[in-house]
Formats: sequence, structure tokens, C-alpha cells
Amino acid sequence: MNTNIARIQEAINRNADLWEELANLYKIFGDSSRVKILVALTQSEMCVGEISEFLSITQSAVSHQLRILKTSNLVKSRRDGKNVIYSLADEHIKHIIDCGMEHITE
Amino acid sequence: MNTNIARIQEAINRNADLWEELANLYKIFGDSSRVKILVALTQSEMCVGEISEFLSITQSAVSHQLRILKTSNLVKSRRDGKNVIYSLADEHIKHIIDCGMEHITE
DNA sequence: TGAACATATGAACAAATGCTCATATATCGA
DNA sequence: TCGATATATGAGCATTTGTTCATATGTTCA
Repeated sequence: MNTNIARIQEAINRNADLWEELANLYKIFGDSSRVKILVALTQSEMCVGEISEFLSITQSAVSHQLRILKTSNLVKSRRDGKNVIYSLADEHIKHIIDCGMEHITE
Repeated sequence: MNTNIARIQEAINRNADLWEELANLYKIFGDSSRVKILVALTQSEMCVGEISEFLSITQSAVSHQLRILKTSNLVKSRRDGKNVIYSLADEHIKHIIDCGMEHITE
């Protein structure tokens, strides 16, 4: 039983990088501006202007957050004339959001 | 199509508190110490000493983090003599971790 | 009751974070 | 090509966060 604990402790440390990465993923979801952006994008792709329209922060702040989301491969973007249109990088993102929502609305 | 965006924006703002709560949930998973604690607890309940044994932080830091986890209803505790034994509050926690792991190891 | 052990708590601090402001870059239309 | 519009970037700043240190609380056992 105590050797069981020892084995668990060891396994945790063996995969230290993995948990770091996992924490970093969740850290990105851990901000209401970013979560709102991601939730919005589950419904439809949007350009920066449309996003900053409903978040009560400046366009600059939205741009900064979008860069974080893009660097983390959670969203992708394409240019359409003067606009840059953002969308979710893959369907997994929605799944992560749903997963958290389930816990909230238990 | 543009009215579609407007409807999404409106829906996001109508549920503002919900996204705040969701972000706060993820924020807790967004730290490697806490994630390691939670992952460990998916394997077995543990006392504070056992947890601080494999995390490279002081017992005090572990205690602080456990308090955060407990306040958020992610873990529960019971006293057993001199020890306080922590365990996951419910099975949902494991599901959230698995969900994130799926994305990491895509 | 007092010493030893386990855990919790509060203050302090360095590092990280998210925002704004100012400005740069990119695209389109006249 | 120039002005207007859309987005990106960098500096600066206030706030939050995770940790440590010192110490308090709680429990057991001699």
C-alpha cells in the first residue's frame, strides 16, 4: 500500500513535462476573455472586430489574446481583405469546453 | 449571417457569469503543482506529507494549494490521526484531466 | 502535561499576467 | 499614391499568483 503511493509519486515525476504541458493548456482556458473568445468561435468564425465588439476590452487586448490562442494552436486565422478571420483550430477545443461546462452545471 | 454573429455575441454576454466560472475552474488546473496533485489523487488518496514528498515545493506550499483545491470543491479531506488525507471530490475531475490529456497527446 | 510530528495560516516578495496606450503594419478604394 | 479602416506589436503598469519563511494549530504518545 505504501509502495503503491511510492509508485504513483514516481510516475508523476517521470512525466513531469507532461503535467507541465497539461497545466499550460488549462492556463489558456483560465481567463474569461479567452474562454469567451473560444466559446464564440465554437459557434462561428469571427474577425477581430467582431470579437472586440462583445468583449469589453480594447481591440489591442483582443489581438494580444488571439496571439496567445494562436501560438498555442487553439485557433487558426486567415486574412479576408482588411479583416483577419479566426476560427477554432480543431474540434477538440469544443470538447474541452463542454467537459468543463459539465462540471459547472453538475 | 451578420445577425447570426450578433446573436452569438448577445448569447456570450448573457451568460457572462458562466464563462467567468468556467475560466475560474480552468485556472485551477492551470498550475503544474495543482495538476500534479490532482493527477496523483486520481490514483489514490494521499496525505499532505506524501504529496509534498514528490512535488519539489515545501509542505506549506502544498497546504496552500490544497486549500485552493478544497475551496473549489475539487478535493475533499478527512483527518486520520496526525495526518489529513486528501482525495478527489468526485469522478468528474478525472474526466477533465483526461479531456485535456487527449488534446496534448493528439 | 509536554515533546514530537503533521498540517494550516499569514506576511512578504518575486514573477507572471492582462490590460491600455501609442504606434506600426497591412489592405482597400478613391 | 494617399487616406481610411483593420489588425498587430511593444512598452509600461497594476494586479494576481505561487512560493517561502515563520509560526500557529491540532494530534498522539510517553
